[in-house]
Amino acid sequence: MDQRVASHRHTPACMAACSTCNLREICLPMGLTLPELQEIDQRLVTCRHKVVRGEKLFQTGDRFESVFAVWTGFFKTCVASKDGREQVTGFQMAGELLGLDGIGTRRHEVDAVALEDTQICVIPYAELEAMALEINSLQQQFHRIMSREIVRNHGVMLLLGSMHAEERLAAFLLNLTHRLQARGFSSSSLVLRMSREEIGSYLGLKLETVSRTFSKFQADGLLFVRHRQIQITDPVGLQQLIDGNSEDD
Amino acid sequence: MDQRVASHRHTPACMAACSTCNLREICLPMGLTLPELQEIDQRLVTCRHKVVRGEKLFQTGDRFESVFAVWTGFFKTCVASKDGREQVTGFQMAGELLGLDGIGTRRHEVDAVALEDTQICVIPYAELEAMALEINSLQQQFHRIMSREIVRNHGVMLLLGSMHAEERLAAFLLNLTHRLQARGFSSSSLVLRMSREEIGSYLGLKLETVSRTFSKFQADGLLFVRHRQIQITDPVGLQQLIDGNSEDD
DNA sequence: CGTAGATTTGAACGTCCTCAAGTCGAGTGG
DNA sequence: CCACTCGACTTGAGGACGTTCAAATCTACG
Repeated sequence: MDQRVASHRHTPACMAACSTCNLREICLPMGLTLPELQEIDQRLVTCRHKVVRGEKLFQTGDRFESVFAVWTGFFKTCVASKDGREQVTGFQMAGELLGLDGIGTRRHEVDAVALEDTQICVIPYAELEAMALEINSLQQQFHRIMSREIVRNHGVMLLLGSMHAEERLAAFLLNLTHRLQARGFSSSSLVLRMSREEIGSYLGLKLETVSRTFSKFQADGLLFVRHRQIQITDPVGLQQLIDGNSEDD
Repeated sequence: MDQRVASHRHTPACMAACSTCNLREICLPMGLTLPELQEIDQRLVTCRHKVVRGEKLFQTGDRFESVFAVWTGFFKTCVASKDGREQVTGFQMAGELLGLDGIGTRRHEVDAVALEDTQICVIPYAELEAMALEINSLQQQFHRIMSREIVRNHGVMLLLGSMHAEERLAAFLLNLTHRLQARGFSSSSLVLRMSREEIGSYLGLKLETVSRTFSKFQADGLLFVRHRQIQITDPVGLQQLIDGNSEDD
């Protein structure tokens, strides 16, 4: 079927440079020295692409050749089963990697879709492996990123396997705000880049349930919601929803 | 709290050797040459430990120093939330790695519990990183393993997020038989090493639901179940349960 | 042979889903 | 600028699936 190579599918590339990127301390090159960063600029992360809202960066079955770092904007990744059911497996924002799923089989195993106009850095995987052999700390950081992705997935499994709708949505919102906060954004005010349906798919709920739960949170004074604009007024209350309100501790 | 170092917690070690291990083609050293295997025997995978049924190989919060390869027996891994909810995140059998969750934070982020008497190979992580810098194919194989773990987790998320009880249990059973088959066991007859409650925790169901679903599968002629002994008589029927019986295609 | 733990089964309940109608907002063209 | 349309979102009512609670059965193992 579709044999597109992701790195050729999108807008003309422009130069990228980790050494001067404001995300370098939360992205792949975290912890590298300046000379190492400059070597990465030259050999590894050389170009950026734009992916407009709604377009796929890659899709299931595409040949795997690169991983990608989100520079600006928001992505979702999803898997589909044979009978068409779809599950959103994650939302990625600036500084997070996409495409790690393809290393095992040399084919991408998820779809990566831009939720708004985005820019991504292309990291050719062959070169990444080669440089990881040379730069110790690059290898270490790459392993850390893969490991954290595994741990993150465990968290989602806990959420999907043992939490109720309200707990799931609360956990989702707090996770988003924490990641936004780490990038210098407000921890109380956010704009959702994804639809109710996409949130529901990620949380194992129907869009109506997501909508109802937002309304209930607002009625309970935890937040204000107006379409995709969220204002969290009681983050502690949200956290308590997850941890078990009061009783058993 | 508990600062136990997993590799010191268990029975006296005995020698391990990848080069003569019958699992070498499905485990970490897959694809390595004989000289490389022998170097691994000497420097990396030098000892095995026993972990008896019910004991933990490591637990959340333990310092991370090694990853482990299951040599014989079955493990489960689980995460717990603050309020005590527990989620089984996986079941590991011979040739599969445990402990990858700890690389990111240098602390284990799950509990790993032996479901029967087991033997595991200790792979000191510092040495693994060092050897991965030297042996190209070892690094590649390690990345493949991490990537496959991520993809496997996506499959679990699809299962938890969008499947009904019967579909979940069918997918679980087929996954088990496929992995057992790859290790030379029967694909139709298996003995469950985990309780109904552990299956339920993994699948996001209560133990009663798991039990009822087994009974229904038996009533429908898909399998025979007697306690933990399972005889699958209609694997195609189980697969159809997952893929969507017939209708929409 | 007795006890504890695991499993099965039943009945009532609750959460979330399904189906449906209505609201809201952005984009478009008259 | 306003009417129109489309998609996203909200809200309601009824129903389904899985849970909860309870009791009975079975097995393993000391």
